[in-house]
Amino acid sequence: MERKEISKAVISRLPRYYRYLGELIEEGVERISSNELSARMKVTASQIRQDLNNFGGFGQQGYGYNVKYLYSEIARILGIDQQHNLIIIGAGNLGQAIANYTNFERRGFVIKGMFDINPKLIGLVIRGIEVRSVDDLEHFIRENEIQIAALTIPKTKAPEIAQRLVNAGIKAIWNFAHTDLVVPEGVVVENVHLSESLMRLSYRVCSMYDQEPEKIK
Amino acid sequence: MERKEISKAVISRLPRYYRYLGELIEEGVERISSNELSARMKVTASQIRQDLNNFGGFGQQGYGYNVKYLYSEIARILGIDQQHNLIIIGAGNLGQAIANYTNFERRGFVIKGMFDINPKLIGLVIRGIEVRSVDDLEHFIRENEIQIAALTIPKTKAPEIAQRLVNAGIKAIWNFAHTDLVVPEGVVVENVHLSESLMRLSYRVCSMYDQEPEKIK
DNA sequence: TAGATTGTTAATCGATTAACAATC
DNA sequence: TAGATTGTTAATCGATTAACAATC
Repeated sequence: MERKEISKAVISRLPRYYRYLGELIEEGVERISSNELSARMKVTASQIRQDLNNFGGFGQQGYGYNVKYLYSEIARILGIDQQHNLIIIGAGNLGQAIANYTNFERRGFVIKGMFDINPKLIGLVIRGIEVRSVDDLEHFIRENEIQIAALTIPKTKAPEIAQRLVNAGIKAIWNFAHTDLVVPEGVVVENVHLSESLMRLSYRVCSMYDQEPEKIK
Repeated sequence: MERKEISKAVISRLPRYYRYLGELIEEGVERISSNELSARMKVTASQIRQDLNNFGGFGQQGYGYNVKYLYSEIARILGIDQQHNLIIIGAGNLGQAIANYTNFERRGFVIKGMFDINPKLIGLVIRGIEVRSVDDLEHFIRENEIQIAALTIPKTKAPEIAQRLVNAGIKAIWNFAHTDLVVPEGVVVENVHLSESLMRLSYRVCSMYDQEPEKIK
């Protein structure tokens, strides 16, 4: 696998391609051209071809792309053909929501355990996943070959836990805490900042009604 | 307010500026230069000045930016100085997580109600917010001047509910369902696709370990 | 073979960074 | 006034789109 300098913009589009290809498979579509896919996804055909060609030639001139093949290739590129062991730190509503989302498991993300500091939550079992004390964190990570930790705890606790995760050898943190984590090179942080998403939404609502009153019917 | 053609990239950075400015206020910092802020946020000072100047000159030569003033101006730009009435559709874990997150209310987002089709959940009260039947959706939106709907339901139900929301006059949908909603111009959709976020994380983990084994200690 | 559609190069567009005059 | 730092223009960089030769 010769992955070199693929831009962030390209990567962030891959999961969406993957989703549309999955839908096409469900519909029984065997092949698709960049033009047809472009019409469905509302992106340019040129972009689709450019994006895919970062990783190799998956299509065939005069034919288009084989849907199943492209689907499996994107899965491989994204690394979701492999199993990733995951833990959730913070067993509140958000942590439980993630634990209950079975689709992750279909993509190779296996939730091995949950952690909390609240004694009322420790011992709870959600979809077969036990909530443990954060005291057991390091031991559990090493014993179960955990690669990814979802961090669904308040921002005040996040930096300390992040440091412990890094020390225990975690490879990636899926960060839902409203703060920027500082981690060494080689550790991946993927942020999901819900409050920032909601503010962007707010901006777009307000700017629409400020700026272009004529556009609203 | 003369908002013209501000790029999406700029908008998506505003909430982060806002967060850092909030932290500076808490620390008692009164003024800050683009250079100091740049060091904290790990972005270029040039970008900070360019971004802010899209909305007007908030700084002062030789002085920098007044933290409190800039904070309040960004709040105004984002529209979080105003109240936004919000409902949550889908009272599962994710919907409850949002309902329980009190910080949204501090930013002007007031959760007026929750909706579900599950009879076991209807009638439940979460942080003072009642879960209602989806049958009451349209009536409730009109009676309570609801602008924003958070959609935390499975993707199969999402398009139908989105259509009802649009018909009822909603201005924005905060979409957590794993599908792209089709709405008329004038209605804002802000997507939070958790599974796509997790795939991006997966890519970054895999590419790091494929590509640059020498970088890992 | 003729038609279709990719892979890929070139052109355009937009966003980021650098530089510096304006000015507090 | 001198020093600092913005606001803004110009230069660079990167990403998207267009075009078309290669080829199935």
